[in-house]
Amino acid sequence: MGRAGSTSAGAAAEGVPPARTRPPSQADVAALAGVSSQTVSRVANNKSNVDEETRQRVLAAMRMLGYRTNTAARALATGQFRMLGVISFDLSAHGNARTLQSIAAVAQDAGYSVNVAVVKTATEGAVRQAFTQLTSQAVDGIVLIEAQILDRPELQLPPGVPIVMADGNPGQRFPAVDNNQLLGARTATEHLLSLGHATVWHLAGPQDSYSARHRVTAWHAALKEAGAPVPPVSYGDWSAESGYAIGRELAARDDITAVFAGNDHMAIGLIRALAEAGRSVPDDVSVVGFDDIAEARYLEPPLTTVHQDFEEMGRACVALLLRQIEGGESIAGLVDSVEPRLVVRASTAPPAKGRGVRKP
Amino acid sequence: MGRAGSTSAGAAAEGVPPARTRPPSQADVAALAGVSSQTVSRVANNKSNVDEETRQRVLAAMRMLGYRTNTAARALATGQFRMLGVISFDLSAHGNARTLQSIAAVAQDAGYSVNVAVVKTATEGAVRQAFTQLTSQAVDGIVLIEAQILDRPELQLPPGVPIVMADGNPGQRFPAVDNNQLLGARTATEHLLSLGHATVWHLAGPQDSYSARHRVTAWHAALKEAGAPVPPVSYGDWSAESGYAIGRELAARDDITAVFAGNDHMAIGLIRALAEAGRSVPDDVSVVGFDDIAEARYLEPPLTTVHQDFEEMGRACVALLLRQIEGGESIAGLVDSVEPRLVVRASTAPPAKGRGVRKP
DNA sequence: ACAGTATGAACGGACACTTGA
DNA sequence: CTCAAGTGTCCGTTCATACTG
Repeated sequence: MGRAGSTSAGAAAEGVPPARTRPPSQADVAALAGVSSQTVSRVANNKSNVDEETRQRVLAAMRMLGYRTNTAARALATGQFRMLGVISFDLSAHGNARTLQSIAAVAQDAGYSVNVAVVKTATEGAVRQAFTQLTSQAVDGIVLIEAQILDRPELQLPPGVPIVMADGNPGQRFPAVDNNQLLGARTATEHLLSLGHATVWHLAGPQDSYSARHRVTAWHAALKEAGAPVPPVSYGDWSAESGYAIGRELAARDDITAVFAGNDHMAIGLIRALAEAGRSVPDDVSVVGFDDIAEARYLEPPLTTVHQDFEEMGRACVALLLRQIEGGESIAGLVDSVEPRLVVRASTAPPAKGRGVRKP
Repeated sequence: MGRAGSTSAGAAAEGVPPARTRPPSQADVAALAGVSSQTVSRVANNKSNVDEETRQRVLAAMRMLGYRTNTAARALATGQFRMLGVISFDLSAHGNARTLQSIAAVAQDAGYSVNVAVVKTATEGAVRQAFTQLTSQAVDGIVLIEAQILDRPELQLPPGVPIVMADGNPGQRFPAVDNNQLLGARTATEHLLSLGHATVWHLAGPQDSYSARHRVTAWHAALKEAGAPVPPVSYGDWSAESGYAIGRELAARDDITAVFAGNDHMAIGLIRALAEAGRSVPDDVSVVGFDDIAEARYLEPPLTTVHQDFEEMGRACVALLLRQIEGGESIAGLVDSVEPRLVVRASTAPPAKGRGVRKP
């Protein structure tokens, strides 16, 4: 028996109904089935070399006792945890939640469970702490979602743990899955230009976000290539609230006819601000969002936006992680790309005549 | 050395750059610091009985080696995992994601990490499987978010694992945290009635959802008490898409002046359908949502809705779980309530004159 | 020789004791 | 007798090896 036995003995003797009794072990199953615990282990791991009749007897014993393999003991023995860690900043951000959902689903199918660490403040210390929490030998690999802060090369992460960055700057140090922000933002910008707008303003996400920066870059490049003037960038924080605040400023200028918002939430706030200022979308101002949240097509007006495939993003992240964990591959710097696509709805239109028209 | 050493020896000898070397153990730290592993254990767990000078030496050695305690070994020895499991159906649902976020944050502060299992299909088997995955002795307790399917009493869950239901029917078997759906839905309905609407229609969430059913019940009761006629209920699936589909049907009737939607997403779809049918919100039809998503106040029109405190929900769930895990309390049947509140914005108004006016 | 089963030593850490000053 | 530090054992599984019919 040992410690556990004697510790619980007192309580158990009292006859407390939900007595926290020690869960059944392989040894218990073995005793009941009349075999060695080694045989039980083989059955639990679907190994060969077990007589079918014996296997059935063991399985029956397992069922009877409600045996579940102790993952801590297995992890200790094998050095593998069959668990993936996910570090994310904000799960109320639509994309992050969807990506996590997908990661969890795919990981489950591969026989891994998922440990989430939410980093509240985007400080280096907080991220490192999340890392420590996760890597206390408890996960086989880690996905970092939108981990802007990690761009800083001086941040040292514990070595030896496979990592994949979802929409983060991999540098040469990590593999990453990128939503091809560049293409998405370029397409959005070009869509607006092709409608005849003289230029396109940009309501960007926070400056420390990798995604936001990429979108700014692509927007800028598209404008340059088209020979359109480049207006100043406004930085929000992905929230509808920030979109609204900045929208009020933009609405005050009547030379703006097209805005590319960094995500759909900010676009919602922006459109609200424009509406309150008496400027109609898309008649006076065209707006493009990014993400294609499920509600986008039901908004007023239905939002033209860049669709992102979060399911594929999650799948790709897990795949890259497993290549490192199970395949033992070293794939630092490899970037897998998920393609976005523009979904044109009703928030974009040619500029009102006489205003902001672009010279051919 | 043993197994691990000899196993990795082959690879390490090849000089592979990121050679998977065995992580440092207490023994390694002990050797470097010139103490016994027991002393290292004491330092790692902030026990007393360690000389300050010795402690510093051990801490220095830990830093040098990058030592992190092996949670599997600790769990095996203590029988505790310091990990909470969360089972959820759909993380793209705003409320679920927010609740998970809060649970993760609070759990982290309490020194627990969070293991998420996403159940794709709401079948009993899927839930049981998620349970098995989580309870393979790997979590100390489980939070079930919106676990409608578990209402079925015949579903046997593994005993011995503390459980808390978030917005699920606890029956007498589990403790639960409830968002006080009843009060929220009643307030929403009464708000519409008090504006003078003859009655209030209801666009409900899926029938197998505990939250949805509660909201229906309260809406029904509020109508009855006010002596208002009870229109048939329409059931959606929480999505804007379903709100739109049902909204088209509702928009076809011109005797409807007020609708209470089961959540904000469905409200968005509903409003869109009404708009397409040429019916204005709130001039022709008033709409109330539920959740108060961050975008609600920026929608067109700004949405009157029932605010839910998901942060508090997460906090309460973790608190209840820890009472069972650490306090050893048996609190089956206990229900903790989180209070919602109505936020009146611009999607509700008195009915247009001559239509649907309610007799005083 | 072969199929199937038993044996004992790790894995890394925690705790009840024990020993040393 | 107090306080610091060490010893030995066990947690439940896996794996290499030895054993048996």
